[in-house]
Amino acid sequence: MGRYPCCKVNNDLKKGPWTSEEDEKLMENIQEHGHGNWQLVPKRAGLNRCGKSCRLRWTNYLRPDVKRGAFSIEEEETIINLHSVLGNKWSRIAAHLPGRTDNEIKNLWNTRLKKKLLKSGIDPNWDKDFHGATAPILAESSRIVIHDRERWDTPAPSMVQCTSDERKLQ
DNA sequence: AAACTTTACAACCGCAAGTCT
DNA sequence: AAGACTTGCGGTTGTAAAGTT
Repeated sequence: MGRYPCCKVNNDLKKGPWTSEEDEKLMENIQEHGHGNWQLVPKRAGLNRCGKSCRLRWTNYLRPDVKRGAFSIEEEETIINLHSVLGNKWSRIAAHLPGRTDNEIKNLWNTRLKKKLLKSGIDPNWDKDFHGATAPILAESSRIVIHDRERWDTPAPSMVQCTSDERKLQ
């Protein structure tokens, strides 16, 4: 399988934060032509960026349906539950949260939710050790019914991580 | 007020899988 | 069938902003 070469091959391509002019060019171009082939997007838009960088900027920031701003408690609870079922499948978790991107959710998890769970006495890395066994515990604690039970096939071992009070999320 | 630390988030990198020729 | 190319994903990093000493 081939690797995605653009950034490596052409070292002249710009990296780092996007300027408002670049955003504008990318927005205008995609709204006019659609993205189609991402390799062509920067050329067409007159941007000195690789296609990968353009795609990321569009999907995580510029897309009109991206919801900006803080996550609600409900959204956080949904993420915690979905993560207990799906693990680090950020794109699949994002699919359940309209307007939220996988990158945003991943960031939220790594910076805040993980610590929140640890504080509550729950190991956020449960899936590495227990193959999904904590899913019902987490689901119970945040009061959200999860219909996607694909990871729950494994029978739960007898495992009590903490009391129900400790389990309550902040 | 300055220096240092922590937090939050945008963006990059490498890999794997899908598609095309 | 095989290799080249493209896309999407997840891990990680860089850094600005906020908080603390």
